[in-house]
Amino acid sequence: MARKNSVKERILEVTSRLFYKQGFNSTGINQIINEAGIAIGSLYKHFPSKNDLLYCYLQKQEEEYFRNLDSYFTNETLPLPKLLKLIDYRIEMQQKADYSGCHFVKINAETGRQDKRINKLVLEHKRKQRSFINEIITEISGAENLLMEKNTLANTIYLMIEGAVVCASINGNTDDLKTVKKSVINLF
Amino acid sequence: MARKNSVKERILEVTSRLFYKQGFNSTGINQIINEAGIAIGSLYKHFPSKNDLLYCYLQKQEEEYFRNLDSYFTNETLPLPKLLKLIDYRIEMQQKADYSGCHFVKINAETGRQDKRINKLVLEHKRKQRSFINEIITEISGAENLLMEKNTLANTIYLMIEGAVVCASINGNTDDLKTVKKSVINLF
DNA sequence: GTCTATAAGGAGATAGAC
DNA sequence: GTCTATCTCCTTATAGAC
Repeated sequence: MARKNSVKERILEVTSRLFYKQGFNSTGINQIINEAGIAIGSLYKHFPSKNDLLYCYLQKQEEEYFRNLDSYFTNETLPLPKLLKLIDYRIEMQQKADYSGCHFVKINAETGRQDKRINKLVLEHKRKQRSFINEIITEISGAENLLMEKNTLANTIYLMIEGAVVCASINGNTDDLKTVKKSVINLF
Repeated sequence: MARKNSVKERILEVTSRLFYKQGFNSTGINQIINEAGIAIGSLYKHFPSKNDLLYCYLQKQEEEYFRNLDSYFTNETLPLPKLLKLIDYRIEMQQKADYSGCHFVKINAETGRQDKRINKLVLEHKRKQRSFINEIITEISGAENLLMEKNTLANTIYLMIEGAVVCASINGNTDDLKTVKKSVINLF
């Protein structure tokens, strides 16, 4: 029977939307199956527990984040334009309706470091984001003109973006991400 | 009857610890009254609902944050030492057992902008933190030597700290706050 | 895959006796 | 202030019929 979306995909889509919008603890199994239009038996067949659902949700976000980022980068080759493009990517994410910050930071705020399996996914996602910036900074030539060590510069930019995304989720606008763009330009 | 702590104070202390450690949604009324050693009637006499408890918890954190910050600042008069002292304050907070990030960011991650009364407290706290840095930067003399506008510089430093605190809560260490110190020194 | 029934427990909140 | 009882509702999860 040909279908647009499999049951499993539908579950994950609805789960992603609800976990993100309402939080993990505030989202119930019943709401998920109602909005996905599936039976509770089907849900537990695909995901043995609500925690498994959380795990798969984060895996999905991880995969989507870097897939979309890749397709967002077209022809930039120089470090500064690359960095600005990365910030634009975050601005564009923020401008989507109902965007309210990084999925991983939100889950971390709710579940902390209690569940090691979840915490590992969060740590890995953040490590990758940081490496992405580090690699761009490494490509800078004429490092003798820089204000600080390359590693410090990369972390500085990473932390600014991280802070700006948190502020965006609190304030509901992209003002701080635009400040980061200005700041990064001044740092070069 | 002379007592060290009033019932209301005890409720708020236990609530603060549990909301922070476990999250708002994961903490039940019953756990609060058990750990505080009080009766459920007493709780609802002082706090008509769990949301009132959340509101008072954040008010308490707001008050404590700036009171402790004031007592942390002793004789610094120059902008750079002041900024480094501010970062040291955050490092010291992070080094406390079970510190896991900013109370307000955590609550924001859980409740979002749904409850306007709560969101207002979060916004106000963050506005104050930002103003604190802005005022320090304003005192800088010889602004013509700065890399960027004072306002951009202040926001840059604020965002770095915000990002480093989020990372501290994820990674469980103060490495990024120390990077911020290095970075701030380089910016002057 | 669907449906319904149900277990077993926890949630927030209220009322009344002492 | 204490205690216990209770209401109503929701939670995750399981089982079985179709």
